[in-house]
Amino acid sequence: MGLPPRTVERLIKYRRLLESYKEAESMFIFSHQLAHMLNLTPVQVRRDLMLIGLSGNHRKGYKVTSLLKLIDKLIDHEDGFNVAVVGLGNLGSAVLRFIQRSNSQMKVVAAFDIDQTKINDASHGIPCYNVSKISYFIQKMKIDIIILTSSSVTAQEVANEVISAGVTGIMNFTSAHLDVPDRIYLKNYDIITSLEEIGYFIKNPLQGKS
Amino acid sequence: MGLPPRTVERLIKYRRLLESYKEAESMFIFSHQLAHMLNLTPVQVRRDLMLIGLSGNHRKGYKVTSLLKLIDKLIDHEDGFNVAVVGLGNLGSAVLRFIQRSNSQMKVVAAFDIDQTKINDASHGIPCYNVSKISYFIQKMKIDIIILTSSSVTAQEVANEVISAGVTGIMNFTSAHLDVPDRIYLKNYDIITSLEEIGYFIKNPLQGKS
DNA sequence: TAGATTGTTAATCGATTAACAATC
DNA sequence: TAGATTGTTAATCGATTAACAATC
Repeated sequence: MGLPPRTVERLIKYRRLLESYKEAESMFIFSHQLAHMLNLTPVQVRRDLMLIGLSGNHRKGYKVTSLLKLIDKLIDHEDGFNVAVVGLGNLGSAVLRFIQRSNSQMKVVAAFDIDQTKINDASHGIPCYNVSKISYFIQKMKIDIIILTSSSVTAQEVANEVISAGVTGIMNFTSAHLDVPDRIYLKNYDIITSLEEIGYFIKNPLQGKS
Repeated sequence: MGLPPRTVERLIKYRRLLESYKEAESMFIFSHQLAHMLNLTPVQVRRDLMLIGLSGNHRKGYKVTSLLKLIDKLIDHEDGFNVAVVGLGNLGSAVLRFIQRSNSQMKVVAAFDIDQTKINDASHGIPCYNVSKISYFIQKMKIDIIILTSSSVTAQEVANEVISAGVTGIMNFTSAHLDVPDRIYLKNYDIITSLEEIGYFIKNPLQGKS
């Protein structure tokens, strides 16, 4: 279909919000209600819903269950997504646990590290393999998305390897700039860079948001 | 001065990259070299440098030390930024350690939690206070930026409190949508939402990047 | 001078917002 | 019908890119 990235972002937010309201709230919702809850404009909401082909009722607004069903169909994958974490340090293992606790379609199926003590660590309920065997396990376990929390030094190397093994989605927590082909979806998630950005904008207010 | 957000992002990347090259590389760098290393276009680089008022040499390019000095002046705060983490769970404590290990201007000066066992935990080398006293400590310790890794349920409440205590920068790791005044710089860093976004784009390729 | 680069304006592109017709 | 809402096109805004003059 080809939805704009910002629309995809918002659809995910609509879903998260409405899932918790699903039972309690009325079955229908107006664009301005949804907009108000997420600090958006009603037009933005209507445009997004138009783009995914959902039509509302002029009297009652949009049917919540139809909206949720449609978003699920667009965003979710039938068998969920298989995720692996590379680098089982503090951050890697925290992110791993965080995903496991969430009730999303994201399944962490493996971790990788170079440290032998971590490789034997099964405390997360999933196996941790030696990163040298990453290509093999990506194919065997049909891993879709890699979360990089390894050292910045090896990040590009790991990225190259997982890409040639078939991974097309990477979430990069390292501060390394990764050079990847266009077809790969790369999300940079560098905490320090983001904090420095916040630093600039609190020093020089009146500017853009996240 | 008022730099565009994207320019600020890139300036931070230029700095990170050049800091490691500072000694080894020649003192001057061409826009196309910098661009190539970060998958940007030379024009983008030149435009950014123009915006910060750095002029280059037609023969040699830009002087690396001048560039770094200028970026430092724009991005850094004279005394660094004081950061506090709210919620010392796995994620909070991992993020805390991650920042401590980085060599940035960001100083984590305190943590906050509701759990009494964590409040006594000094294993991070910084005090952890009861979140009920957060306003007091924000003012006392001159905290500039709050990192929210607490439960989504209390996130808005905590945000309101830290904002009225004077904080103007928030990095939100929770999945809660936060409603904050315009003058507050809010960076949403919700891992699950981002993974779901990656999921959509690897299912439907040919689209936007991070 | 010829060639490579910087510096900057104009055109383009994507996303948001304004405006408003259509509908219940 | 009057009023509120949806649906959609046109205008605007911010950021990138194309184009090119100026310079060493």
